[in-house]
Amino acid sequence: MNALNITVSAKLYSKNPDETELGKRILSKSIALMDELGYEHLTFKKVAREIVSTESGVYRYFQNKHQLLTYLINWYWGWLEVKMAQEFMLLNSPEEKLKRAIELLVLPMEQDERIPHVDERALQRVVVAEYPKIYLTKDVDQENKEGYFLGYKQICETLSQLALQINPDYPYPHSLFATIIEAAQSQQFFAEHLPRLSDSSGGRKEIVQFLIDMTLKSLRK
Amino acid sequence: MNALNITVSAKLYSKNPDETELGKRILSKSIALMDELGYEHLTFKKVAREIVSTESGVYRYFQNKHQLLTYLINWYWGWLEVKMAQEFMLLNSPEEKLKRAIELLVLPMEQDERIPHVDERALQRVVVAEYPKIYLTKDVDQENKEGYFLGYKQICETLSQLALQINPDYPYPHSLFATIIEAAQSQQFFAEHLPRLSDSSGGRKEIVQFLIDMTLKSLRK
DNA sequence: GCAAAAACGATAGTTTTACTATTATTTTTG
DNA sequence: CAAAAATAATAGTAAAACTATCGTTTTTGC
Repeated sequence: MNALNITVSAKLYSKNPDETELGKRILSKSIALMDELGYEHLTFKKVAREIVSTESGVYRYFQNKHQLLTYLINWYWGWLEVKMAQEFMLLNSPEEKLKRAIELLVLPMEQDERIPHVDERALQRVVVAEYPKIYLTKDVDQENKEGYFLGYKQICETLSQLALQINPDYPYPHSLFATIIEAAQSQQFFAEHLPRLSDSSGGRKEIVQFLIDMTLKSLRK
Repeated sequence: MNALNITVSAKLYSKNPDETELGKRILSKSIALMDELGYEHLTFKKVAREIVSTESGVYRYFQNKHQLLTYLINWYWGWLEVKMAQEFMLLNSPEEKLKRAIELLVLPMEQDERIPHVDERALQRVVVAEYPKIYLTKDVDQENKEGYFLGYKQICETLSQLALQINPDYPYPHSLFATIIEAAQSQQFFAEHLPRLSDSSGGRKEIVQFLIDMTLKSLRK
């Protein structure tokens, strides 16, 4: 009745964390710690303390901190994809669907009770604060081959297809949604920390309006 | 006759690197090393070896690696700002200026012979590969107060003012250009490493076209 | 031209991080 | 219930990111 499972590429863990109690504790506590300390200050030792286990316990699930972050971010994209699919069923026009997708990207979400070990709001904050770090490395090509970025690419593809329903001749659908998805994150960050790089005074609705405006205008002929 | 000086906030170094030979060697070699190894794998020890000096020599100029990267990226924005100002003098309409600005953001630039210790093309690659790392930290608010991001904010402001000349009623000029500047970097990265997140097949001209299209359409009424 | 100051080079040492390895104990499962 | 798997506990290593000290060279202000 409550089996909602987000699938993440098996290359993103040594042992699947959502199949065991310890694994779920690792996910739950790393999200909280990453949110609190940031990626740079998170260590497996600190995670181990939180889950009341040991460093080697964490290493059994994830090879390193970078893989853990990549897992979490892919989980988030997978979860958003599910959310979008659900909501799209209630909507008719591709335009409405795009608008709703942008809202889902930016607006704070409610806790999904079916997945008690993941705090989606904290995870969203982690994504906003850390997302480019998973691909801005010298290993990006190798990791790309291993499926480290499938979640991002998948959601970009879904939205591109919607865009082409509005304007089949638009030549830059992937660039557009890679840009919109990135801006959805960075504008949240800027509104809070570097307000001169945004016109939002902290309200996420203004960011949504900006992104919808940019998207729909770009798709005009 | 050839004094072109890019000013960077004094908070971004302990001792001004472009006032001494050793300082210039640090800049020159860190750009090359950062380009080659990436931020994560660069160490002051490696820089010291390259400049034929010692670790403490580097520490005398920069407190740490993060400050060094921030310096380099601010230097780049300052330099671009100068370039833009030069080129804008030859152009009349704000539209032409915006187009040229986007070209400068994306197209490879030629080496500036007046500044032999900075390889601008390598620096541009460093910016593309590393730029969000300077603000995606837990210290962002403190560092923002100290002027760590002035270069980025300045260029965003300049372009926003141009945009308002085209459409004085456009409500999101800062968000727009923060997004365009970010997309200018990330689309270069995606075109090379994650092509499903771009519609460019590696050519930078296509990225320029995409960004100009997005900008001008956004500014329509 | 020289004394004081600043910069530089050389070396050593500390703390923390990011792992790796080993082994004993507990839990799971066929 | 025996074998296998998972976990806990502990120890240890290599490198990174500094910090400190000190003698030597270079610069500079008078």
